[in-house]
Amino acid sequence: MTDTRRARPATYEMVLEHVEQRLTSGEWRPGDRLPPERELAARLGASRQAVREALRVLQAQGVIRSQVGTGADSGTVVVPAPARALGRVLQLHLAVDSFPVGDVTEARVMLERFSAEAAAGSGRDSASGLLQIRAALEAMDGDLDRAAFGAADAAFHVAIARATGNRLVGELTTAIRESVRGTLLDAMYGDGDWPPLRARLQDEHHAIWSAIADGAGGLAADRIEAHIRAFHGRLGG
Amino acid sequence: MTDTRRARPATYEMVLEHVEQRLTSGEWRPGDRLPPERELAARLGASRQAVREALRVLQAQGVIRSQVGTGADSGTVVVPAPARALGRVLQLHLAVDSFPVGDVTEARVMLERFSAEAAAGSGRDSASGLLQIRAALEAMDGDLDRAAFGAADAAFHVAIARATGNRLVGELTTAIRESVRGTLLDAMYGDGDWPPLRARLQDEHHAIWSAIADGAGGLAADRIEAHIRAFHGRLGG
DNA sequence: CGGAGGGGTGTGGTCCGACCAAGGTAGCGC
DNA sequence: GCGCTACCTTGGTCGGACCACACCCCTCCG
Repeated sequence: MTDTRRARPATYEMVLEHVEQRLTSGEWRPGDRLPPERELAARLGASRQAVREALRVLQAQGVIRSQVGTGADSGTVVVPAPARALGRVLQLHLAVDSFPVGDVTEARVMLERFSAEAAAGSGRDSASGLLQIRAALEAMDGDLDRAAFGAADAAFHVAIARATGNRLVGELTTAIRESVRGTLLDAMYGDGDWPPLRARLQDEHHAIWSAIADGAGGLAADRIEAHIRAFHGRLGG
Repeated sequence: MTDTRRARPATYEMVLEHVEQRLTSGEWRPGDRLPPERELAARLGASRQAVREALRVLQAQGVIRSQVGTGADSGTVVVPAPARALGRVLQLHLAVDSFPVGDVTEARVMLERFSAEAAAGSGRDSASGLLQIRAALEAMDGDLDRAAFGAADAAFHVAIARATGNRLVGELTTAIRESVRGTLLDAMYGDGDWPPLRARLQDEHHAIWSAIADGAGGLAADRIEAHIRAFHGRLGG
């Protein structure tokens, strides 16, 4: 009895730690396959259930993806998907009153002001980023219904965030937007005449785009802030 | 065989959805106790293992906390802890190259500029917030060792974020800071003479504080940005 | 010789039943 | 009346089994 049971740190946590260690050390990289659950369990001296709980946690954190079968994509694979994971966490805590909706509005303003300014200042460094913003903008024109417009709207804002070249900010923007979808956006699309509202939103988006395209960072930031506040304002205040 | 197996959506996901529904609807609020695993399993017609996996996910998302026993705090309780959960997700994805360290620096700058500006502008609205910043600042003086100083340093920055009154921003700040602890901060504390570096950091912190206390939002933001960049700069280049 | 069918195999998904450990409680005996 | 001991509840863990699915390979028939 050398040790083995002194302040025992939960078996599944041991597994988790082991896997995270492999991920952090770079031994297992995105695209790699983890060992089968059974093998991992045997190797670590844990039950399969403990392994499964650990893997489930990593899955919830958007680091791995599991799939049955024998093929190339089968098994448990390292597949980073931060935005989904972050979005779910934020959404849950929003539901559970960890913070109010108004905080989310402010956070969005902060993030998207930053993004707009950075995108406007990026110049030729990220021509492709600017092109994607424009593509998203054009996809939003026409007489889309609320659902389709909502998706295109999200794509537009995310494209701006991505154009900053800062992936973390892009993920955070996506996540925060995801967290309030359904709570806010869907509700907001629900009242009033649709075509006029859509037209107004389209105008705002075009105005934001032109400021970014002109390299007018401050103006773009101000416009996107006004856009967001108007959007959230109908409900919160 | 009316249905039961048509595009079957994973048992544990069904449990997850059920619990999230209760959380979102407000039926289960922070502080409440969830039913025992066995009862939940029976009620949902799922196995205990499936229930456990779902609860494990929620635990990883920082929404619940489990504990054995019969007492008041025992069982599975709704206990929101967003920062820890967010921090772990970010940390993992940083390790797995979802985004580079430089992105984290930029995100920190964005968040903390926002926080500093907001804290400076808050005025008497949040006198207690300002007091807490000051308390954190004073706790940082003296000849602390690297570890103690690191903790106090974190407390100072988090206090500023909290003073904004925006809990979400506070959580995000804590999370981002948490994600780079160990990777960056510890490494950075490791080289060079300690007392001089500490003195310089103390000076910077005092300068930030005085700007906030004076209500000079822009100045505070600039100072905290310089502070962060200097801090991260030693490693990233 | 070639293609279609079928069985074998590997993988995650699920369930059952059991036991352990920790913490509280109630009841029993001194 | 007090202390101690059984017992109960609850999460934690384990082993074994079976299912569903996807792929692989081998065989058999045209």
